[in-house]
Amino acid sequence: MTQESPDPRSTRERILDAALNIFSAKGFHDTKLDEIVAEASISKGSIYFHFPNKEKLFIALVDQFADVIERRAREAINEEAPGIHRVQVALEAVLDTFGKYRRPAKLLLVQAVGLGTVFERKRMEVTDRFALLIKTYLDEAVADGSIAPVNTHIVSHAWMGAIYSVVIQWVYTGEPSRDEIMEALLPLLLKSVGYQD
Amino acid sequence: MTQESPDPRSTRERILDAALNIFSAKGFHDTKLDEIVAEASISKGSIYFHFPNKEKLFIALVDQFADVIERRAREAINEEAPGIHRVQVALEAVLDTFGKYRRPAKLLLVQAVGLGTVFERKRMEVTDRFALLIKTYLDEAVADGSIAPVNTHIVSHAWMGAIYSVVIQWVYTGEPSRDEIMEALLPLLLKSVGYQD
DNA sequence: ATGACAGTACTGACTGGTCAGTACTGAGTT
DNA sequence: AACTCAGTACTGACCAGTCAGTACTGTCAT
Repeated sequence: MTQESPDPRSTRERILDAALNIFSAKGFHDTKLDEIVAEASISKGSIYFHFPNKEKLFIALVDQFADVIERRAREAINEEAPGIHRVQVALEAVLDTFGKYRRPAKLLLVQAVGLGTVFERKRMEVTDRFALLIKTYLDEAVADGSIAPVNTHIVSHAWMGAIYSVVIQWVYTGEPSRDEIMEALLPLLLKSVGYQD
Repeated sequence: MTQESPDPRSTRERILDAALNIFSAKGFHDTKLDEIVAEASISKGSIYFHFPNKEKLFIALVDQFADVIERRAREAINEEAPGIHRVQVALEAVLDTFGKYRRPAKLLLVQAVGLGTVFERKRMEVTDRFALLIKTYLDEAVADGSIAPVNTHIVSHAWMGAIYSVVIQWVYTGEPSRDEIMEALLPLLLKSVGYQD
């Protein structure tokens, strides 16, 4: 009689899963690899078989989730005809994705900040990526006359910060609700570039 | 013959100064106390005479600068007659203070985030403090009819996030300039709550 | 079909560098 | 002499990373 493995998921996935749980709860430095080992029911050597080191494991999670957020936003946008309405669906997509995956959200928005020199570049890379996504569509909106010309570079960073900040608050406290956020944040953003509904 | 101290500032101040420099550049975990010792030209024992541990030293810096920012903003506001114009002077005060003290700004905005369980509460305390400051005056503006009613809780967090985000970008890259920020961010914030100039 | 070998996945006891914190000493002041 | 403050030298807990070894699977020659 062969002993079935109790968890059929691949070891790599189990590591990522456990790492996500613990990193998001305790942050990078307060997480011991031995805790991940225990949570994932694997061995320490396994981690080093699949990842070169602790830092790369963490960054793999950050990248993974940043990809998901960006993809969902782009998908939502592309399903909509060009125009200011795209802002709404993109914001909805982002909020829903953050809401569905609170742990990775916390990892991306909080735990990936302030980790010192090594992670600094990564953080800027990720924020720039999101800001640029916003900027692209703001520029589009300016070009087709939907909104008046603005400094889209600053506006995109401001929008991103506004969304970040409200979402962090939400991820930590559960308040305000998704619908309250949509109801308050969407008109706020739109009005901020002079669009009246 | 008594050896004159080459630097007349008190040891405590020297420690805080050096700690600020290094913490803001390298973050909490990548900063070694021995580096602070070298930078401040003091001894390790001195640090432990003036501060109970590394963590409290770091938090002392965070509190110190959060106090400065809040005080400057309140002072600027109180010199102005009630009304939406207060937003402008407060924003100017905050930007000028961040601009004048870039290193502590970096410490407060970036290095104090993502440090794990211990600092989590501190971070929320500080952000709530700023959000509440904004909320107070937004509520005032709503009450006296300067702006239409909005969810001031969400708006205050969104404003704070927007300011944070643009300032972080500025602190790191030096771009965009203070004046560009004022020119773009101030109308953005005002328009976001329906105020037209 | 079986033995020899190679590749892949994983294990867990062990190590070694690091660094926060401590113990102790000394100098100056009241 | 007693107290305040600063300096030096040291300790030891901690934990990321290592590595020799195990287990299993596939493949090819005889």
